[in-house]
Amino acid sequence: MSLRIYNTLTRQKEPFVPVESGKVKMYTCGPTVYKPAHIGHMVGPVIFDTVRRYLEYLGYEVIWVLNITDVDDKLIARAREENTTVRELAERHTLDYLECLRALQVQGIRFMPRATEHIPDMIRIIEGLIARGHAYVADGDVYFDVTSDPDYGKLCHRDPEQMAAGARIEVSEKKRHPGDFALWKSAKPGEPSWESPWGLGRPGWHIECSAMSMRYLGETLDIHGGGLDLQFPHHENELAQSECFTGKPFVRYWMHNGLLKFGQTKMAGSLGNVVNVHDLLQRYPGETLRFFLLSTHYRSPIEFSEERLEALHKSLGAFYRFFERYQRITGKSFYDVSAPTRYQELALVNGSFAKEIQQLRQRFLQEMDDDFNTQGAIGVLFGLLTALNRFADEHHLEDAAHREAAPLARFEQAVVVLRELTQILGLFLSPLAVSVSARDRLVSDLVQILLDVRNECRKQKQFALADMIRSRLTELGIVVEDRPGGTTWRWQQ
RNA sequence: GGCCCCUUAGCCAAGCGGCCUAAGGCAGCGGUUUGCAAAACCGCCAUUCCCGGGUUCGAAUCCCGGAGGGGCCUCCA
Repeated sequence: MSLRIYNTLTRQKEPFVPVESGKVKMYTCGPTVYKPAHIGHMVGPVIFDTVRRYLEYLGYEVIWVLNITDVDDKLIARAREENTTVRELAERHTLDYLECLRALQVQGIRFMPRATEHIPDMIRIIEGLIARGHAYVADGDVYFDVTSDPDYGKLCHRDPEQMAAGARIEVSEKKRHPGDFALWKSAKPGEPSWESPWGLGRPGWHIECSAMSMRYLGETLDIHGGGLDLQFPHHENELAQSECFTGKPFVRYWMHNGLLKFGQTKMAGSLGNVVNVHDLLQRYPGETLRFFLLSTHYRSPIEFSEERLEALHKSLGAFYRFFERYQRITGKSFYDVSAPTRYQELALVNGSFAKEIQQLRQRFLQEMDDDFNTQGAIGVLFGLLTALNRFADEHHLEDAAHREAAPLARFEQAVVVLRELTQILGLFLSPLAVSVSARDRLVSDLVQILLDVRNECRKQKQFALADMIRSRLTELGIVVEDRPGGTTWRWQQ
């Protein structure tokens, strides 16, 4: 196996080799916490969480840093509107963000630094940049001098001179070159501010990522991730100031995820076409949302639509039904199946079934190796599901009286592979939250009574009556299923 | 104006020069199973990859041109 990652810097897939063998330093840009998280904010976290899971599966130790921007123009404006402090506003939305991450099974973020907690680090870098002639002070502001960096523009293929021709860059009297960007902004009255060698002020946007990545991960990162919209100017600027400061390569692999679209255009707070994660979680399990975000290659744009979510939610049902089947067969919960979390050679009992499972696993890993092709991997998962169901059918595994021990053992081994692979994608980690309120319990008791009556009818060949009970239940969204081992029911998806 | 990217069946979506007479899912249609269903399983569902040229023994995949769509150049995941 050999992992290849598409690197924005070189625009091609490259074999993945971290700086330090066995260790991966990964930094991703988190949100500016001035509004509740929308579904577009979840794309990066879900993808990089999956990247992290796969890297760990391959045996790496992954140190993942995701920052929180808790001071900027939007936060200041918003806090004023809501008549609260920047700090309170940021805190509230950080909590919201974290809740959403949890719902989508995004785990393993080692450090989550906040910009306001790293002002001294930023000041140190700015001072260094001034000393090295890459930045200049202008009336309490400090700007990065893009003309001082011959490499400036290498990430996005931009030439400062050409950009100067573009009329959309903010014109400022203080800047020497239109492409120069603020490292430090002098404070206006009433704004949050910090002491600095250039007077009271606050940091520019890009400097925080340079400072925090350096603080937690050192001068060279293995992976730097973020949305495509951050490529320019944010990452370009981050790259320039970091390399000018350290004189070392800043990032080995730049990864950019595609943007979430709403209709034809991207979903963005500034466009007002956002769908909050919180609202969405009222209607769909976090698992469905995660599955949705993994159902397209991470570099492609993905269009949000309820129809799509609905279709995916349905397709996920095949897995849940299988887990129930597994439970019927073995008496055990799929969620308790333990599988290797690290790659190792698979030793299955010989036979065509074992061989098929082996091949499917191989294909899954190949898809993941190919720049994290999650959609390709999901396709394989469906194939695995079919193989498992077919095997259970052929060997009558649900019929306890007639099944044999050997096939059952082979089946269980294969289920371990399903567990191994699905956990790499962060799927099916825990049972879907089911309400266990007293009312729900009453519903299930009542349904059970009706099913008992219906089965009595069936015994007496009163099929019309039996069918009536079933169809009336179906109308209520309760699906009745007769099986060799007895009758079961579930909620229609 | 500059810099990127996308276009595959009714819909979503893999594919990265030969295993493609193109994965997988949703929808649809047959069949096995079932008292009838549901579920599961089996099978069908793009001779074709936006259009036109070219390179190559060979292209959905590479190059050129055209049409349509998107992102960035201002805050944005």
